[in-house]
Amino acid sequence: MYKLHYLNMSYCYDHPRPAVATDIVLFSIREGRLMLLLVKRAHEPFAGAWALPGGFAGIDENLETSALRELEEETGVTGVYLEQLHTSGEPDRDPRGRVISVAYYALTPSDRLYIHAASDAKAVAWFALEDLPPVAFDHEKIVNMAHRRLVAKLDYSTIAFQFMPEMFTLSELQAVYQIILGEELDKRNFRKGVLAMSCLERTSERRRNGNHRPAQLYRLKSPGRVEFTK
Amino acid sequence: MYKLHYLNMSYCYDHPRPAVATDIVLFSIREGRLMLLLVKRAHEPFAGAWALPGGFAGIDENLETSALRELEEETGVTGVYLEQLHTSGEPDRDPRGRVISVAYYALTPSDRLYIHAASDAKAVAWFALEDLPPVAFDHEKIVNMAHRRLVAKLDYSTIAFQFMPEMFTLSELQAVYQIILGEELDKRNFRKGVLAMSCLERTSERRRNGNHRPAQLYRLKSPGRVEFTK
DNA sequence: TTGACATAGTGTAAAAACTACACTATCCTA
DNA sequence: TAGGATAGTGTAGTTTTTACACTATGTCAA
Repeated sequence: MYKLHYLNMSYCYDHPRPAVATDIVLFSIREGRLMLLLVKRAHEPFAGAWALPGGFAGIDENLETSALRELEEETGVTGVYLEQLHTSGEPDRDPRGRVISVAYYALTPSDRLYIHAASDAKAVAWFALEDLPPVAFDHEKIVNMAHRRLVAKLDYSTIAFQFMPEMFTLSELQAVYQIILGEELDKRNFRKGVLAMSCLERTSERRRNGNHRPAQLYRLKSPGRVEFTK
Repeated sequence: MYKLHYLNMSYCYDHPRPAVATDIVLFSIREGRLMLLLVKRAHEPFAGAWALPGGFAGIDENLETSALRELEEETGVTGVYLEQLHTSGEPDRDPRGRVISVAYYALTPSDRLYIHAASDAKAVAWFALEDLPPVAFDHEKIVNMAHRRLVAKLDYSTIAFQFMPEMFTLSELQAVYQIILGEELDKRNFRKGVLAMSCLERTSERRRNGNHRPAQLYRLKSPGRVEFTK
């Protein structure tokens, strides 16, 4: 009983319960590469190792809310597009004991990021997907799953638009597709395709940068909304 | 302290923890319809109501294992194709308190079912998807999600083959597709399509039933394996 | 001011995929 | 052995996808 009070183990159940956590794979396009955000773990286990942002879900907290909260607390990032990915429950995936992790993946335009290292993370950094450091727990598996899902959704949804700032050119959009797919796309076919989805609208503005003709700027008709295209 | 011992509340933590459960949407094709298996709840909450088979995950139990175990315990069904669907964590989805449910969906051929009502379910029954009774918790949402996923996967994977017995005719396979999609398919185009996937192999046997020409029997080259076709 | 440069922006023809469609084959039964 | 019932098969038209190259329009520097 002493130990119980000492450690404040005051939440008791008639069956053992796993802890429930969320992890977030936040993708963005930076420096012409698909990158994701990792935090350096401040505490054991895996102290000092890079890991996905995330943490334990509050008892009255929606899982999605928990994921967004952890992301903001650890990295300062808000306003991302979020989608549930997979729940990992291997009994030995966390050395502290049974932890069920509900993984989410998130997308954000690179212009909306104001990262700061917060209380329970020593550092936050972006890593290119193809150049990740060793990561804690089973986070590599989760990252791979998130990447596969992203590539798959590129094909039948407008998910890639979530990487774009409010206004963007078709060339910029094409570059994003090319980076994610890792292959060149035909300019005319690409434009035909995305305009046929009819979820873009031309703005009256143009982007001038470099010694060449400025490009028409487009915006999403429904920002934040990801539509199916097949 | 008295209460604690009386109820055997001997698993104590320094933060409150949700309970973690699995739910399974088991589909099969029966009587020419897409059906799913429900169990009648023996206990509160929702005692007497129909619900998805499922239950709390053991503390050292893989989530998938837990889903399969619950399915077998409650319905006697084994050997199904299982895939994770979605994790529901709305704080108020279960009146008993916070319960996180990891939902799976499963497919099985109708010839492999030996159902029995087991310890913690008063009854087990198949219901046509389009004629479900009211179901407990948020199970209707889960069922709808499972159905959407099934229909979507029909289009880019060989998932429907998991409804088939070891050997089957192309007409039988076509009937399964038609039932799930709710529309007629062209016989010649259908055959062209599935044979082009090249995951079927002709057996030397034929099925004779009815006063007509017997049909060639096929089998899966890799039973249990679901492949992507796009 | 003007010419070189760099990216924006545009259409068409060939190939491939998909769709619609109807008759012959083979076995069973009476 | 004839009628009934499902099995099994090919082709032409349509749509979708792919491959491909030049003109337009701005900036910048001479």
